[in-house]
Amino acid sequence: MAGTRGTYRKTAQRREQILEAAFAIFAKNGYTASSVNEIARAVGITQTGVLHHFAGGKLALLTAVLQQRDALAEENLRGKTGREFLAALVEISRVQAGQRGVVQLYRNLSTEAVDPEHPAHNYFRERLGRIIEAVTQAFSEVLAEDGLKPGIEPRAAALNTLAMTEGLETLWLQGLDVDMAEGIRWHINGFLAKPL
Amino acid sequence: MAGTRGTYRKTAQRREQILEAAFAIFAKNGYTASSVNEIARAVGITQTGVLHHFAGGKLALLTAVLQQRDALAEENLRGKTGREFLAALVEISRVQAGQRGVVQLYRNLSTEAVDPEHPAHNYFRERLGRIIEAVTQAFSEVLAEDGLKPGIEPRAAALNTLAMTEGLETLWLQGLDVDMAEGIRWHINGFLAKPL
DNA sequence: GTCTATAGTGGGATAGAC
DNA sequence: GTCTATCCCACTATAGAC
Repeated sequence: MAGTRGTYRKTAQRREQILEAAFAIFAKNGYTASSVNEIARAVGITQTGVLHHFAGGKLALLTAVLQQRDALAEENLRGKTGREFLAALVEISRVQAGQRGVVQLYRNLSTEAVDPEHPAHNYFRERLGRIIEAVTQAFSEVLAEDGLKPGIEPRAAALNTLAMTEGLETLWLQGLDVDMAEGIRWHINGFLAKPL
Repeated sequence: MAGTRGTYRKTAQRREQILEAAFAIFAKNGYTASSVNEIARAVGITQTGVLHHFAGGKLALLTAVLQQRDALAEENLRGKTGREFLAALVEISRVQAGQRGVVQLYRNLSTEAVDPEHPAHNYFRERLGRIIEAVTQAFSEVLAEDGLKPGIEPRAAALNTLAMTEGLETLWLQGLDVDMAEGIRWHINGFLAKPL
């Protein structure tokens, strides 16, 4: 098997280390204000050492970090529908409360990426689109089972829920003592006939 | 009177121009990723020309921009209490929907400023504290008139309202077609015995 | 008041030695 | 695989001419 011993193994490990460090640094300062050198020092090698492992330069590092994290996150939602999906959203928030770095990474990058020139602009556009789709579908499924309060429209409920999620994250990141998961659960329950 | 003619007048005008440009550039790219040179070019002078007017360097520019904007914003809320204050919040959102730059400036800067090392960290900490205080007080005043739905706690309502405000701004900035003002009004009405 | 010139720092990237 | 050396660029800031 490749990547399990000798030279291959060492490379794979280094890439892991670098990704971890890159994640931490990007999370702290965003993409633009972070330097490859900073990441390199965190790993204990030089700038050129890092670039050796990521041929595409700094941008390749960013892409790799994002892909790795997203694969992890979407895993938790796969296969879930309706109320189960909504409950999973609450759980994701609960987990995130223990991972300030992850939240900060996405906040920093998605903020920078509002600029259409930003290398990750399309990535975040598409990501948000997918999320809205998925949450809307979940509310639709609940609606189909008569599980929504009267007059609630799935897409509106989805946008509302996402807004509340983003907003609670913002306040929490700024040091306020808010319970993100409970806040979201409470908010979702405002749309459901029977609370989660 | 000082600042009305001759050399003084020219200086004052230049400072205005520079502040305007600085605001636009900071709004687009945040503080760190913006350069004095970029601002200078927007005004049509050189980098050193700008620094001549703002002795404290780039940081003095940032401070000046923030102070100017905040004075303007807090003006709209002065003297208002209770339901009138909450209604003013909705109105501010309505105005902001026409000023993408302002919203983006605060989003960019407050995101960067989560880092305790950031020059504007304390500024944003204190600003958020003041806002929470003010909104909580407004809900308290409504409570005192029996204007809240049963079981609603003023501070919780305030935090919730702010979260929704931030969240709607986030989605709106990312290009989604959401009506921030109506969203906030709808949300506040969820707490009030009699809707706004 | 604004300029040119320049110092000093730090960024990303490449070539080539070991 | 990782290094040193080097290139080129952009940034902030200062000194001093006009």
